[in-house]
Amino acid sequence: MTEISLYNTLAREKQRFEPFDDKNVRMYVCGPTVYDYAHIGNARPVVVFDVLFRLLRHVFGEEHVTYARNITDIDDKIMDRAHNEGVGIKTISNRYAKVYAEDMALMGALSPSLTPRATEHLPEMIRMMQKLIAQGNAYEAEGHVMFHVPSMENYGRLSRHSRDELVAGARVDVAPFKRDPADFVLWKPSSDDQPGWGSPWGRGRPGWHLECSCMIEKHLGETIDIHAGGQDLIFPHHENEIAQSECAHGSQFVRYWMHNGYLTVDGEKMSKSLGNFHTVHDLVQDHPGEALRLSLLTAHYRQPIDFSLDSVAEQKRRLDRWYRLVDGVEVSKSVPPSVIAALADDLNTPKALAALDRLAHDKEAAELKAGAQFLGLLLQGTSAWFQGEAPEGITVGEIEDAIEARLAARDNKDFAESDRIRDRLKSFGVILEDGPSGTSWRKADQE
RNA sequence: GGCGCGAUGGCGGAGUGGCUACGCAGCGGAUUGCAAAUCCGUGUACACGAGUUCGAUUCUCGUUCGCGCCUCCA
Repeated sequence: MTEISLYNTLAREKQRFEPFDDKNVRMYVCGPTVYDYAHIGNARPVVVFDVLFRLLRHVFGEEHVTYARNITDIDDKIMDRAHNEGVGIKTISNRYAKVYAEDMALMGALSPSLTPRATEHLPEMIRMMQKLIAQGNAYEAEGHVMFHVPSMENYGRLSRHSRDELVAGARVDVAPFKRDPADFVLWKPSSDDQPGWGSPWGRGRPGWHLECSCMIEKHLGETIDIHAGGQDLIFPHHENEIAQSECAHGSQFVRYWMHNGYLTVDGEKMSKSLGNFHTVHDLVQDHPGEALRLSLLTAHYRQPIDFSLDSVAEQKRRLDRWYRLVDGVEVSKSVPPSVIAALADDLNTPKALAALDRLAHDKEAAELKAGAQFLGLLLQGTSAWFQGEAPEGITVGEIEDAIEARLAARDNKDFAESDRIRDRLKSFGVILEDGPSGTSWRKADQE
């Protein structure tokens, strides 16, 4: 069996991956809060951990891997949006959850095995809070339920923050009802006009750390193999998940923690005011999902990555070359070992891509196709990739007629006419290529 | 202040104690009516300073610069 090694944030080192039960490998990735379109940075963990999902299924068998990615459908940002639009939170969360699923599919991500929603797990959350209160790990205060951080001996293991350091920082919000400045919210009260659920502590709603602990407990169990997300989630989100789950269960929560690096755009943090804010929804209008996916895989997942439209265009050209090579080729039955080996080494996607380039260079088209498809690439037919739908202002029939007319002109050595036709097609964004088997056309690249 | 990450050729980006990464772009050539595509060829790269070593881009220490997190955030 292929040996997988993964960098475990908890240990701060690469470790051999040994699942708790190799017939039931369990992974969980923190999913979106559905209050708006996902941006390209949100897509990074989706794509890189999709590659992990594929690798685990390859090594352990599809039926032995369960991947859960949640939908956070209760949150103050969703409430704000719903309030502004004068609709219920379900309208907002359903709308953006649907778009999210569509956009991530266009990015080539497989659907997770499970996509649990926070609002469907209120009973589990209440039960976990009751247990934590009974054990002295949590307490009620003014309609809130707070987790009491000093009640957990080794709080801060993942982020390597000590409680003292946290308290020393002036940015800790010290609400008067907190017993300790580091305590965090499990449950907070809702006013009459806010969404809320009944609980032993009054009508309210959950804090955002609790849902992940409860959904994991319900769908994957008390101990799971892999929990992943963006680096920014290490603290406080994942730290607090550990606190909740390990105190509630008295057992190890997660065996391997994985965190992807941040994404910048044109060297700067993405922001609407800088004009470098890219939603996936917008990007997939103008760029092939595979080129977007590939550009996210060019860097190792733990490294920071700088996203730009130039890099998307560059990866589009790389895919062009591969697509030309695999035209009409039947995919190999087995995934190239060089690709698997690279991915098994802590998801080294740049190395896997180099292996694909090697196969392309060696004209191993069937192998290239198998390796690329394993990574969620080269999934279309070659003509669909290059032509897609006809460009604006011209039909496929007209393009084909023009190609015929140009061939006739060339046969007559009327190159002026031939070039005129080619230039005219070019003005519609249609590029001609004269190959040994005749003339073919493709759409010009963006920009 | 605390915790952590990084600095590789024009650009992107792996990796290694001594041996070509790879891709994109560029340049030269083949091919082509001309192009495009393709093929061949083409790069005194590893922030700086010490140290360890027969040998360091790779290990150690320091310096400089950049970045992330420290209860909204993938």
